[in-house]
Amino acid sequence: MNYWLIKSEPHTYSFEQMKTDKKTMWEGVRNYQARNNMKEMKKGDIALFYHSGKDRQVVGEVEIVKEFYQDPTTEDTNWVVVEVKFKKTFANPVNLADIKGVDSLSEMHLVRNSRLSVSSVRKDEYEMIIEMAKS
DNA sequence: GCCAACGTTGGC
DNA sequence: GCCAACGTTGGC
Repeated sequence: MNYWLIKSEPHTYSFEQMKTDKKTMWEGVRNYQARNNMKEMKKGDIALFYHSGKDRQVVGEVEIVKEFYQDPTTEDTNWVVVEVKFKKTFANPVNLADIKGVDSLSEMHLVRNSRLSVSSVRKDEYEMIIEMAKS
């Protein structure tokens, strides 16, 4: 089981919308590194859902329910999508500023490369975020 | 609104 | 194959 972090600008696709939709096709990724991460995703993996832009916080979790396939919104065979399902809204969203304040999270891709829209998360990092989301 | 970081494009 | 120019993303 692996852990991931996917980003969305709330104005484009918010976590509230994700909750309403219950399940969605994660489309529009046009970056090779992010694409490669999507190809690594397995059914049952968990992804943290992060709001970029004004929000800048991890707001909840989704589960990968369908592994990658050709992005149906483009003819370009370089790009793929996965399908994710709403899992949980955090009682306490975890701010980027708080994440940056935690030593053990300093190596997160989110911190190191803020522009990567789909990144992997280590198990210990994931567990730390979950702890921070509880209180 | 600004700018740093990163990726992509195209001229040489 | 290198690198300058440009566009985009996202934090501040």
